[in-house]
Amino acid sequence: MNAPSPSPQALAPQGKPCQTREPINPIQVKAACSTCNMRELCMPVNLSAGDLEVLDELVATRRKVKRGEALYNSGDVFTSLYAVRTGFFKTTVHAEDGRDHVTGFQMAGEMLGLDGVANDKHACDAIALEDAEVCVMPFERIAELSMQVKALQSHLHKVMSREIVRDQSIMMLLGTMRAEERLAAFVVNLAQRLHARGFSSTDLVLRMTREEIGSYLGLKLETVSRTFSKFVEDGLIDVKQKAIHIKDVERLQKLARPRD
Amino acid sequence: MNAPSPSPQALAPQGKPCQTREPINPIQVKAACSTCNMRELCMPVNLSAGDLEVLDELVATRRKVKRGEALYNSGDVFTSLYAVRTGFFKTTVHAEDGRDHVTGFQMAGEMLGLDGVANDKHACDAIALEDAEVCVMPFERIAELSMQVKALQSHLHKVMSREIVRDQSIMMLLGTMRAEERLAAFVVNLAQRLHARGFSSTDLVLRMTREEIGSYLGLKLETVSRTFSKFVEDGLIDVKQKAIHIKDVERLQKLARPRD
DNA sequence: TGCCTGCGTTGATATACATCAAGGCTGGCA
DNA sequence: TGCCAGCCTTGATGTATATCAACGCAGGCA
Repeated sequence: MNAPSPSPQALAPQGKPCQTREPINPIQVKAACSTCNMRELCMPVNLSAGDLEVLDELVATRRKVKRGEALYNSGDVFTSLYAVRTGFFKTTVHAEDGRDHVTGFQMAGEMLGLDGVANDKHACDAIALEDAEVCVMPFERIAELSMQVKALQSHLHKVMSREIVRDQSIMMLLGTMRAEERLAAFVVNLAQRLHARGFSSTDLVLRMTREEIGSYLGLKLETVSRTFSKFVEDGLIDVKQKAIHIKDVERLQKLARPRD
Repeated sequence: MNAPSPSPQALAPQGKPCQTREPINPIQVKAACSTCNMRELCMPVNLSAGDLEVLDELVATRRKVKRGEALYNSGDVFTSLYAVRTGFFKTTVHAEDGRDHVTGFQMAGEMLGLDGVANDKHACDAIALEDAEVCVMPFERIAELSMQVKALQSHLHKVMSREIVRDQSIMMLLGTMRAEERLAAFVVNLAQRLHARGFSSTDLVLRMTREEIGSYLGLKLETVSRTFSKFVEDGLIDVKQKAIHIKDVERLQKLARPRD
């Protein structure tokens, strides 16, 4: 199995000037999901015009989150799912002793907040790694609409299941792969997801530090750094600070899916 | 954060003599969810009598799975979720190169199959570690009913989200904890879940091998064995093959949630 | 402009865990 | 009853990664 597969995609991106349920920074916007250019990333496909109109009700507001700020913290009351419109997030879980662990990175079109459904409280922090904007989708509204619109119900189920499948492949990565394999899988996965969003598939800019990568991959930052250096020596990639250029996709992918 | 938290609970256990959609070993049964003694483990609470009756439609059949056999395999077409009635399962994901990895152990009242929703194909194997019986719940039927019964919809969402939260804590375990901490967390978690099912909280019988434990925890079987031995030396537990007796719950829990 | 701070790199060393290997239980089956 | 195979334990050794430490670079701010 490959390492981190693409994160689950969001339910609906763009917002509409509905009421304001969100406490912080509620931004009133004009655009509706039906006209959003990220729609194919986060909405069910093949919706009827009628359904589509209904779904414009999904997004209550948009919300801006500055770099370093939390969209939500562990323990916060859960009210909404969030679709990333712009920017980049990490999610982290915490041990009682203070150690924490990065469980994922989310980019445009991906969803945040699913962890909160279980206990009506968020189970992790979602922190913006750069200035970001999200669509706020009150979960109660999603639940109501998905009792009416079958396609939405199905989409929600798939988004949640995809997250479960993604988590399983991360467990496999953490449980069985070596440092080089993990980092290769990480880079390949990031490149794929960025490519799906219209960016270069060979050049990417990391939004996170070596330490955050290490936490995500179960490695120390020094190991991440050394492994990047080794990839450079081996001619797999070029690294210039946060900028990565992939020189040999094939070998990198092979590393990420060892011995196949 | 603590290590593996209790697995998500199933949607509905016991079955009813409805039609037979399952290919293998369809067992016709009398009992309905409404009278099942595991109901509180896997059904929404506070259902009206009417709702409860509707929910008896959930379970199409029961199915017996012999020790060592698969309830489903990776790649199989997804049709149903399964609630474990009796017995014990493991789920495993596979790398292309043949390495595999245990992603979880499921006991009575817990749910299997959520991984299949994403792509209408199962993403892992579910293997019985002892003779087992499951309730078969066709997912299409769950989806239909959850458009009518709010409590069921909500319960399904929570079950899926709980699985996501559980996976996050396993990631943290695999990413940040040492061998002793992992194994302690594993034992404590198993004991808790068994206790919730009416078994002793201090005596348990492992249904899986050291190798399977190791795979789950990202360790080699020798390490699992040595770590058990160390726990015995330290007076934390007694081990007699698969039988574990917990002598010092408190210290074991402390190990599982280090430095708090 | 220049300083400071956070981040990244690299080297030396330590260590937790893996690997290799041998032998001992235990339970199923002839 | 006795044998065999799978599972488990334990020891000796190897190695990937962590840890400790020093230094360099780049960006933000005075």
